[in-house]
Amino acid sequence: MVVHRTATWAGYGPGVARQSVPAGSSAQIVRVLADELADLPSGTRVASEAEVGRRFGVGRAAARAALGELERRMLVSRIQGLGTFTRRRVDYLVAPGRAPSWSRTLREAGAEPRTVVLACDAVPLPPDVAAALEVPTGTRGFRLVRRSHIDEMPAAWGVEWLTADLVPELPTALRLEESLDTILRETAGVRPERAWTRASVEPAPEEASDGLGCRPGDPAWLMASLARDGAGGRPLLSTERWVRADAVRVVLELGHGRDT
Amino acid sequence: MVVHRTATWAGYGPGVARQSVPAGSSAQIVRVLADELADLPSGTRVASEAEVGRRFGVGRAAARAALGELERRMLVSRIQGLGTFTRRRVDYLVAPGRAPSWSRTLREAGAEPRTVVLACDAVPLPPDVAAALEVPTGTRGFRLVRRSHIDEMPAAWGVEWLTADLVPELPTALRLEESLDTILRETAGVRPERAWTRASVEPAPEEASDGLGCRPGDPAWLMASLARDGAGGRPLLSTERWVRADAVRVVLELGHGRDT
DNA sequence: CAGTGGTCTAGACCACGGG
DNA sequence: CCGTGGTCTAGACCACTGG
Repeated sequence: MVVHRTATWAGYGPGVARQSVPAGSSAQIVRVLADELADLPSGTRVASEAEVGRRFGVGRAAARAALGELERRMLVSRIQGLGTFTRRRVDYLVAPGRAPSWSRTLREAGAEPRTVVLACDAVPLPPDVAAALEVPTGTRGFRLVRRSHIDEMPAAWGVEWLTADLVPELPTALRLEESLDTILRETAGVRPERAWTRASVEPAPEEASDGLGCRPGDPAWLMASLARDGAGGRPLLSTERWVRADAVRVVLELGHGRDT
Repeated sequence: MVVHRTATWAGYGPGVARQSVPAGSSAQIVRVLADELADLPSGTRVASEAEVGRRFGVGRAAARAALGELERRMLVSRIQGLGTFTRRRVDYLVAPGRAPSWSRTLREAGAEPRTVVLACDAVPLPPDVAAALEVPTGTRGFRLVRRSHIDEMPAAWGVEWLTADLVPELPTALRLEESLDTILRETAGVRPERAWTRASVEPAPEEASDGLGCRPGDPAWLMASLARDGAGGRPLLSTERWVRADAVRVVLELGHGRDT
């Protein structure tokens, strides 16, 4: 058995500070509450700051720090005037072969999706979008702004673009059917498939945090994607969406032995 | 021009609380400091809590809240006993065609990578690893624990597995060459390529936050991946690494017109 | 209205790092 | 030693929610 350890181990490597674990009482409280929360169903009310303070014999600041830490770990949501509630994160797997439908993906995960149309404007497509959709700049299309909810909580928000010829009566269609995927399949007679997706995590800018109903700076996924008709067919839909990291556990998968 | 707005817009959709933007003075301070920080080079010292308090005429709590918010937005790092410093995030693009080498990717981004070996043990491969590497359970291999730094700050930590026959003298080789990719190419004569990768963001568990030198619960990428020799050749390396989200802006790209 | 979380002050002690 | 950030108390006011 060979063991090899570098000399820099003790001091945590080259010139790096060892961040001390908070040893205060709130760290203990976090542990206790996190354990208790683990078993509760989503949406369950959690003790308030005052209750936590009384129970553990600490002031409000310490109780508040503990609950804030639970929120940072995405175990609870805190709503002013209402209280603190357990929260679950829904898994959202993004992989080359998977269908790009939000509602279907979430329903498979056992959640209740719901999408609200904030705007649906017929406009000439701007250059970057037109290029992605492979049509001339200025082609008429729809600019769609929607917010999606999971269990009635906002989870995603963003802009989607598609050419107008696909579904000329899109605003009407959206009144009858929430799923854009379904509308495209049944009205436009196409089969949307994920062509490419680009994803990362960023602190939500104000624009996004407004749409997501969260605070600016909260971690959120920024996902851009393009859907095509069938395998490599014409581009159908260009999307740029923000997804709350505390609502959805996005998992991205590249390759599967299939890629280079 | 068609405009369509849902009736639920005003109240923020179905039963959803509008989270108020913190209107206090610390929000103003955050804006001012964030603007000033934007131009500074990475590692620059930022005003301390006391200085911020004096400058803006607020108590320490408000000043501290502002600096804490900047840290949450990954604009600064705060180190006890040292101070608050600007920090940059290095871009790390993960895409089907890209090479899986950490050091090369970071050098291309203009950063100075450095990897420290924490452990390099010759062990029989456990079942799950053996299955991924497509060898019988118990095949002799190396269990490698390493931490990678960017500009001397810990950024990634995790376990890597490979069969022992590839580089029998791995501990020695690692003393001479940091890059596992280079060792595999030059000593084992193989061409490691990314076969698949799975990535998500999680609050770092204690195990990971210890290795990353951050606090438990800080957002971190969990990336598992398998490298193969050439295009679809034999499996070489199975990896599970944690990457600090405040150090690396991981961007994942699926497809490119090439996928289904 | 009472209860919740969001913000803030003033003051304190501690752990840590550097001179 | 001093200055840094990390934690905590006690108390205050505010914004928001529900009944």
